[in-house]
Amino acid sequence: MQDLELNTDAYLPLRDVVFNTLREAILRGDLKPGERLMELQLAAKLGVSRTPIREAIRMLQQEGLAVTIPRRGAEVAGMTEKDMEDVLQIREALEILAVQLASEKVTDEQVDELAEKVKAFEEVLKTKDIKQIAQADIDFHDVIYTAADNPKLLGMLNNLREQIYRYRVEYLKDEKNYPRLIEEHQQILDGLRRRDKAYVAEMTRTHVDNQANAVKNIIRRQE
Amino acid sequence: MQDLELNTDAYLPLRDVVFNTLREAILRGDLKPGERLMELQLAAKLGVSRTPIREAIRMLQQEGLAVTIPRRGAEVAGMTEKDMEDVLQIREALEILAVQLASEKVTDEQVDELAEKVKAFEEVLKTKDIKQIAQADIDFHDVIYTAADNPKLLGMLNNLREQIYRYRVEYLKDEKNYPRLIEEHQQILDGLRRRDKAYVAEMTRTHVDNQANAVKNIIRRQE
DNA sequence: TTGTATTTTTTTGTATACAACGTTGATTCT
DNA sequence: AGAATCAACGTTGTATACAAAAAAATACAA
Repeated sequence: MQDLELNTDAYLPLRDVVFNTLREAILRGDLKPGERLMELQLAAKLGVSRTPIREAIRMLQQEGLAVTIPRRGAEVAGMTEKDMEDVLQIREALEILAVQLASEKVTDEQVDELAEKVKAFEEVLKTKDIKQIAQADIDFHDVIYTAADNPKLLGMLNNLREQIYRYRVEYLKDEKNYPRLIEEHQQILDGLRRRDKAYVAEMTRTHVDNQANAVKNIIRRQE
Repeated sequence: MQDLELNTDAYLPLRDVVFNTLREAILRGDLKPGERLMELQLAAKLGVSRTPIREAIRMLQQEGLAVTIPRRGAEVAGMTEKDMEDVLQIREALEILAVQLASEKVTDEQVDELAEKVKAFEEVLKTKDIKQIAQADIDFHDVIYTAADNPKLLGMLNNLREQIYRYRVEYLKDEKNYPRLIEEHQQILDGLRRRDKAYVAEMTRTHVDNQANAVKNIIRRQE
């Protein structure tokens, strides 16, 4: 772990600031799986008392980003290949649900917005800036989630995305995936424009499957 | 709210004891949607300090059972019909995923176990003890979740079940649903015995759909 | 009476104190 | 040397104290 820094902009209870800070640090990889989250240490580093730290840890724990053992404290949750497979299976089911719902409810404006995101994604691929690419991909999918009009589902998909984030970044580094990614996005967009539920479901399945396989390969290579 | 009582068996941090206690109280309906969760009051009632209460509230909040507004405190989360629809859609997708996975991985022993649960469910329906009936239904589905061999999915389905629990109990009170429930359980069992993935998926869809419609009716009536 | 300022009270947010537990490493005994 | 024991330290668990904000009650003026 290195320099954590509090992001003290608007008024938020410190527990939320700490929660966000730690979550980002975990996703970014600054805090590695298995690394202990010691209250006093974190409190000193972030310049707050143990109380907000403890509450943030309880939230991270419920979010699946940390595990705590009573009387021993919390550590960053790790992920085995099996864990990741499990998450990816769930994500596939929910992504398909989201796109199906979207195909029923999407407005013309949202279709246009999605078209923009597809284009923006294509553009940003050229920059080879992984952070930006990942964000553009998130933006694309967020339009779909929003169109699905199910906030609870949106929350769950965001949570699942978090769990995968670290590995998915690796996937997005591999340029040979780019043409396929672009095509898949385009197909999903076309399907939504036609409100073709079965088609978008199938395209999304392929899209997520490809990612899932790549992520699994990456994990296997890391072990 | 009435008599909350701490369930102080094995060693668990107080935050977990409080968390369980409050969760049960919310699900049982002792704590009603919108009811404020005041730290001092709860601390006094449960005989602990504010610290474990606060941590438990953070957990409930991440679990979706409570909502907290900064500087105003937490209250029991309510559910509109739309919220419930959203949850039920997700649950359907995940139940189907679970039963499909189960159809791939279920062992003969688990099929036998499931057969037992079907029988037990049938038996317990005669007692008209709602608590027992609900538990027997949970037991049935838990065998499937376990066979699906995806702990993360199990956790999510349990959480969704929690959110629905209060209303589902009403559904289980209506005796005219019993014959259909028995038949649906039987069909899912048969499908799993044959490892017929498409069939169990379809039966589960029907099963969950029926419940979903009933629950939605109950909510509509409550409003 | 009504509306507004002011104060009082209640409640949350944060820090800190102290106790209990676990771990580690030294020390003693075999 | 190796195992067992114990002491010292570090860490978490829990309670409490104090500050700050919000809500409620009160007083006062129109």
